[in-house]
Amino acid sequence: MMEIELPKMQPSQQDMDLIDILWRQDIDLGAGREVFDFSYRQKEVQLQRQREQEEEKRQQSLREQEKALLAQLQLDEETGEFVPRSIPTNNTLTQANTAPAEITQNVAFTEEEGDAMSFDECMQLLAETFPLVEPAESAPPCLDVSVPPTTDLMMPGEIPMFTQNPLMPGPMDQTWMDLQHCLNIQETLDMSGYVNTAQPANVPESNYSQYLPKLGDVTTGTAEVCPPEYINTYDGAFPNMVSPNLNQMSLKTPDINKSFVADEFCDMFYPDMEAKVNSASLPCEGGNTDGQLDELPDPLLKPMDLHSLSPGDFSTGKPEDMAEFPDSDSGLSLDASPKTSSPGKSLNGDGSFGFSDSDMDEMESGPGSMESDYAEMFPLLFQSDGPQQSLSEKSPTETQEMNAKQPKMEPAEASGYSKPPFTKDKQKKRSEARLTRDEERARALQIPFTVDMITNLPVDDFNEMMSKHQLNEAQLALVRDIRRRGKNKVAAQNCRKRKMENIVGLEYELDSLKEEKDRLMKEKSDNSSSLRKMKQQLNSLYLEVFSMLRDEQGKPYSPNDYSLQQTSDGSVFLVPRIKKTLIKSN
DNA sequence: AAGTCTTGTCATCTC
DNA sequence: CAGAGATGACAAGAC
Repeated sequence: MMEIELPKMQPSQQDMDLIDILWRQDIDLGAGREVFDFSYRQKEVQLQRQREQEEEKRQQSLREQEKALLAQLQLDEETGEFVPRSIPTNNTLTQANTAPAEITQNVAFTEEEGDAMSFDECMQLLAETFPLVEPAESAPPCLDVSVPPTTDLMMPGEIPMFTQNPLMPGPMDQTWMDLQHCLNIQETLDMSGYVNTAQPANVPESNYSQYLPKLGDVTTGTAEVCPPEYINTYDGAFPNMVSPNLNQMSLKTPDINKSFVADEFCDMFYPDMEAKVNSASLPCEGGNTDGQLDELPDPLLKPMDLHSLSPGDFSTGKPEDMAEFPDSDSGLSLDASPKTSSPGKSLNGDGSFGFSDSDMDEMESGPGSMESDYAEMFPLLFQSDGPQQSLSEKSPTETQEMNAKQPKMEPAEASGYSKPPFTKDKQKKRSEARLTRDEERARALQIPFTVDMITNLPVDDFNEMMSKHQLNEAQLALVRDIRRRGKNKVAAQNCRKRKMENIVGLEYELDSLKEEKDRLMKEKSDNSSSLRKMKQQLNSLYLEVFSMLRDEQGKPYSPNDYSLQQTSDGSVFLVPRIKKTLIKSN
């Protein structure tokens, strides 16, 4: 019998220390103290223990039911399914377990009985198994309701089976719901940036949440009744269903065809598509929402932050950092070479070097230590007692002020200012290279801001930040260049995105217009046939009316001699054709 | 090795 | 008119 080892649920002091360390890291991401509070965690742990005990009781009773069930079932060696025993003599548990094939099927089960797993281990196993669901495993096992559980209740692959197994009702569903509930809570924390790494029991759940977070609204309705395999399937299937094209179509249509009825066509011809798009909660308006998908906050994985410059790092720049300087896009300017300039001689007496970015490009290609190069080129910056005292070497109060300000600024970036770049690996690599280049420049000039801040702060905040620090000409020029490049980079990305959306939108509009043309042609054809039919009806009606007319002798009028004509006031006259022609000739 | 794609950057235009 | 964003063109790097 499986005994849950409750003491394992109690994190050791070492664990809790680790958790506190993690919390201190996460607090910078904006997580509230209560989320990681020790007593709060203890309460949660106790609650979880109670839940575990209840679950354990349920599982014991379920396991007994399983045994009884297994005693009544027999493994079909061809299909691998369990079928009700047809031979009454085998209807005992011991006989069932002695069948060879069934022994192999029940290895896990019998082993579980001897080797008790703690809930922690089960959760670990659960988390390790689910993200790596094999295709065979991902096939919905619960469809085969004839297969009873052959392994322990907590074996992850079997959980979905229980949820729909009519033989295992109620309690197991509740267990699954509890599990889902826990996962949803964890997911909520993850999505909001409050990653609770403090709870050891949540470690596997965090693994879980790695593939659950994107489900969002799509799964809120299904998560409670659908096992993770299905959720995972949806998760993978949805991007296909909502293709970038569809996304972009829906984004662009209003822009491209404001006066036309492309939206109506969309409704008319692609109602399903729109439903799908809408169901994915995609932004339905162009421009402003363009970046939303790309700008989903990901406070934990922000590449820019990884390279954020800390003012405290300026003085700790190492030569090896320069050695891996990746960029060498310009030649070495001998005039600006530090080798030719006296270390103690300022390039410009007033400290206004006036180096723009292009100058920096020339300078940075020097073979030696970049920082030493800069130190020689901008000697004043590196003289602690010089008039251009570097910011990192300013008065202690100022340094403290800067250090105190830095942590405040960065969460602000994470909350909105920062626009994370593209996340593809190679793109990130390239971005990192570029970032490093600008970072190195900023570091060389001891600019007291991060590249992130320089690039992403709003104008007002940027100006305010700049006004709070005395920067020399070189620093100002570099900051301006970094900001210009960063802004332009984002602008170029947006521009290309818009261009692609325009192309996709035009293609979609072309398709819509083709379909509209087909529809109008068909309508024209229908109208022509309808008109033809009405003319025929009118003609027969005319002849019918004409045939009913009689002269004074009771003879019918000849259609050749007379015709019926209607005036503008609606009166109908019988007009002799000859007279009519005479009138016309007159 | 050549071709293509992606991305960053600059110059210029537009608002 | 200054400044920010948009965009065409080009270069560099990856594949």
